[in-house]
Amino acid sequence: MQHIVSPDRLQTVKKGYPKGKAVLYWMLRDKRVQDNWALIAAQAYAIEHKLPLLVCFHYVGNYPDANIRQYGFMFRGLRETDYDLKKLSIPFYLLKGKVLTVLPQFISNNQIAAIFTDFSPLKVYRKQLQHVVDKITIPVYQVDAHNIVPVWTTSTKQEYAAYTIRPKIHSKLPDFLTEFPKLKFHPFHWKNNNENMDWEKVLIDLIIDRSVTELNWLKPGEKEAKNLLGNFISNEIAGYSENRNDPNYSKISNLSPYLNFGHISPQRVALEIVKLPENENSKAFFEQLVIRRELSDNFCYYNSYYDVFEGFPEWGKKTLNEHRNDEREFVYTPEIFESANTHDRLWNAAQKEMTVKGKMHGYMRMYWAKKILEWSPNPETALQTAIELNDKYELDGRDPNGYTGIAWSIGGIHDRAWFERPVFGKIRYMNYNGCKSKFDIKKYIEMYNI
DNA sequence: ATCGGCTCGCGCAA
DNA sequence: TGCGCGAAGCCGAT
Repeated sequence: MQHIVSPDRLQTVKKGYPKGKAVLYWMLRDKRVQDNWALIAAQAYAIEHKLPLLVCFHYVGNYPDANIRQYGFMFRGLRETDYDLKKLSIPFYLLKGKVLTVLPQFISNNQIAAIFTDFSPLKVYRKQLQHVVDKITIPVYQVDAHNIVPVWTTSTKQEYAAYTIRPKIHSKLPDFLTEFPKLKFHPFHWKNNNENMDWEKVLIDLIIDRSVTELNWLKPGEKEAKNLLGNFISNEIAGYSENRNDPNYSKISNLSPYLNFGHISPQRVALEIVKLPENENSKAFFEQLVIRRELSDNFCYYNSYYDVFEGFPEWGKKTLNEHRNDEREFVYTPEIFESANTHDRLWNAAQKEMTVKGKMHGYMRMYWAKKILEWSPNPETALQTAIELNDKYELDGRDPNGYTGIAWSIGGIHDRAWFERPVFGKIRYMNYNGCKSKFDIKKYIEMYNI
C-alpha cells in the first residue's frame, strides 16, 4: 500500500489488524471514483489483505438546515458514483440516520475489517469522525484526498498569509503533484444485496429545505466536472489573468462546486494546468486553485475558530474592537441582506447572483462580505450573516474556501492592515468607486436586478 | 491616468 | 534584533 499512496498522505487514526470480511471506504468529502487517494489507498489495502472493498456515504435524512439545491447536486453526483463503482465490483451503500448508530451497525453487520476515510478540516467532519472512532475497535485510516500536498505535510501550523505557504507548497509539489494510479476492477467480490437503489426516492424522501431550488445551469457529477475542465483548458483560460476580477466576464472555470463536493480532484485540475505552456493565465489560475485553496484548508485545520471572530488575527480583532462602537451609516438586519433590499444596487445584484445562480463571482464575494461588515451592528453579526447566506445559497458553501474568504474580507485573515477608517479600522476597505473603475457596474446590475 | 503612502508582522539575515 | 517585503485596495496628489 505504501508504494501506491505516499505515507505522508495517510494517517493512522486507529491502529490494529484487519479482522473481518471487507474493507470500507467511508466517503465524506471526496465524492468521486477517479483520482481519489482515499479510495486508491482503501483498494490497495483491501487487495493486500485479500478482502472485498465497500464504499458508503452517510446522511441524516431529516435535516432542515440542508436544502435541495445542495443535496440535489450531491445526491445526483453520488448516483454517478454508485454506478461507476458497480462497474469496478465495489458496492456502494447509502447509510441514513444517526451516524453513531448506523455506521457502527453497518460495521458490525458486515464484519468490516478496517475503515478508510478522506479528510476535511471542518469541525463537523472531524467531530463526527472522532465520535465514530471512539465507538469502534477496527483500524481506521484517514487520507487527505483533497489537497495536493497533504495539509499536515505542507505545514505544522496556521500559515500567516499566501506568501508564507507558497514556498512550502511549491517545494513539495514535485513529490505530490504526480499522476494517479488507476483504480482496478476489484478482485475480491462482495455479495451485493444493494443492487438497484432508487435514487429518485432517496431525493423525494429527504426532509430538508426545498425553498432554495435546484439549478439548471450546472449539472453535477464527475463526468460533467471533467467536461468543464476540458472546456476551460482548451477555450477559456486564455483571458483569465486579465479578466478574472471582472464579474461580467463569463469565461471562468465554474469548478468550485465540483471541488467542494469532491466531484473532481484539485490534483487532476492542477495536472492539466501544468501541461499548458506556463504563462500569466496558467500561473494566475494555479495560484487560485492550489495556493489559495490549500491555504483555506490550512486555516480551518489549524484554527478551530475559523467561523467566529476569535479566529481573526490579533491586529484584526484589535482594530475591529476599537471601531466596534463607530456609527454605521446603514444598519441592516440579516433579512434585509437576504432579500437583497439594501440601498446599494450593486450589492443587491451580487446577493441576487448568489440566490438565483447559486454561485457569486469571486471578486464580488469580497465586496459583498465587506459591505455586510460595514452595514451590520457589529463584526460578529456580520460574520454570522455572511456565513449563513454563503452556506445556504452557494453551491460551494460549507467549504473551507468560503469560511476563509469571509474571514479575509471581514477579519483580515491572510491580509495586512490598511489605512484606518470608521467601522473597518485597518481591515482592507472596498467600495463602489473601486468597482466602478474596474468593471461595468451597470451591466452587472442589469444582469441580476431585473 | 499614474503613483506613492497607508500599516502590520513574518521570516530571514545577522 | 533589525529590516525587507508582501498584497485580489483606497485615496489624494501630481
